[in-house]
Amino acid sequence: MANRVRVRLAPSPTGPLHVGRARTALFNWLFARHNGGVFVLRIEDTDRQRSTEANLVSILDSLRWLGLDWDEGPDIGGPYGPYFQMQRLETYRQAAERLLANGAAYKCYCSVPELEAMRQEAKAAKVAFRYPGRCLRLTREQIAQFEAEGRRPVIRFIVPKEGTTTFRDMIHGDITVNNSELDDLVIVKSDGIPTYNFAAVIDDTTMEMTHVIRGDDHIANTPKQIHVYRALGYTPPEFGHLPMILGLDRAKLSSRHGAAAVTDFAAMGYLPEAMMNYLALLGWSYDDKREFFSREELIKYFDISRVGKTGAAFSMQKLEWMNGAYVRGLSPDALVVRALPFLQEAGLVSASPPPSELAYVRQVMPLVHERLKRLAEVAELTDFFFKEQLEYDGALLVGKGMTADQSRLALEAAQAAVASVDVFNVPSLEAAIRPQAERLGLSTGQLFGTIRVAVTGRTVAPPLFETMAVLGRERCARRIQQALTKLPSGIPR
RNA sequence: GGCGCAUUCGUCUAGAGGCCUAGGACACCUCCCUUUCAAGGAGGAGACCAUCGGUUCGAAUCCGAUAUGCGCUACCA
Repeated sequence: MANRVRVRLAPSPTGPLHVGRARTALFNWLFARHNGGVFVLRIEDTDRQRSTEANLVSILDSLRWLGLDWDEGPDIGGPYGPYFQMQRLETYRQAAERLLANGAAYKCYCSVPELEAMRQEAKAAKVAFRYPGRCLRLTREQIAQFEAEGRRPVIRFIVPKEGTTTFRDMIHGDITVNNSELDDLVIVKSDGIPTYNFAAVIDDTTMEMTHVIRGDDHIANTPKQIHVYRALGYTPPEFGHLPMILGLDRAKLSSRHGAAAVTDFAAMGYLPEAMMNYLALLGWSYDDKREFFSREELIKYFDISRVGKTGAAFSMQKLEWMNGAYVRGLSPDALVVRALPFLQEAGLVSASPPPSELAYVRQVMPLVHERLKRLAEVAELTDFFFKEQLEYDGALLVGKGMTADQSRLALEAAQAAVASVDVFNVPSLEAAIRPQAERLGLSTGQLFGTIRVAVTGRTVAPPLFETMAVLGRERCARRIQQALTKLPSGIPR
């Protein structure tokens, strides 16, 4: 490759980072890293109404969280800066002047209401609206008249009305449109700020982008932009249009589907490496078998020619499954480190836990390790290890096919075992309790179930003896004692 | 309405003319393991490859039309 690959992500800070854009970011980043190229971040902040600093910060955080890094960008600068469009206004102004000077663009004084009226007319007549070029050839007098009225002109770009425009898309192949379909687009708004289709062309050229990889909602914009490139004497980059990410209902993915911003996924306890892996599979595949890839493997194997053309529905279920697999793959220590913030968030562990508390967490975590799918679930799964007081319905102590009396006997047996066992560990607890089932005429499931409820306050929990061993003798004794008082009086259920 | 893009199990996908009576994964069902829940193991069901027509000895793969979905049609990006 003669020229070093340069690609970019150009987010607009009008909201948090959406997973669709995160996937676009990922593919650009993978393309750059795979080819030893440069990945740059440019902020398209020309939408003055909706752009905020907070959104920018959030977007950068989300990108970093995902594990992406950039070589040039708003926070680190670079040789092609500035990386905010609002700081590049002079560049756009000069380009617009050039187009005006060589007759490729013209000032248009039509007001928004006037334009809207024209659109309505076109719609009523059932014909496609094309800007009629009313301001294309204004006389000096007319211009003076408009200026006197205080009208601020926009700058419109003249697109050729004859012929066709074709470009080769890296993933769709050749795409052709009739120029007669294209409209004279406004490139500079009346406040002097350039529109997307203009600013992007100039930035991509001056920043020397070799490839523009973006969502396929931009396919229709591309021919227009190509004309702008040509009018400016620029050579367009290569284009690659990625399929969209949809919700399971095939509608655009939004918070209605549960989550759409990457911050949402982080908060729910998805691992960034799982997120990256899953996102990579949305629209790209390696072969017909393999679907787990580390960050390095993705870089190594990513090939834009293996990106599909069809919109992909985002499956929360599959993400969850994949996340669970990644969680299970964590070392015990890594799991503690990752889960701790969620335990603290839930108020189960103190903000700066002393060694003893940390040691306890380290004992608890292995018991839920393979049951965890999302880190945020850790609180729900382990709270009884940390809470002093258990809240539950005493009726749960009486299992299926049992009488309250049998439950009482079971609890008393457990109480005796807890008190008498020499060493409070799994083997001795099991040796002392398991035989009781037969003696009491209960199945082990019934016996253990009753004790489980007593000790954890729930019917679903990690294996009983391991749980008890971690809880410790005192806590178990206290909880069994309490369970005895919660037992429903008499009467089988 | 016009134009563009897309169309393989519910979902993500493999498939680049014969290897496909279409393979894998998630979800689903059954069984095994088992102390509940997970995890794991073994099976199963699930796609007439949107439809119709054409090219070809042969098509999921090539061509055309139709249908459907999505996108663009902004002084938003």
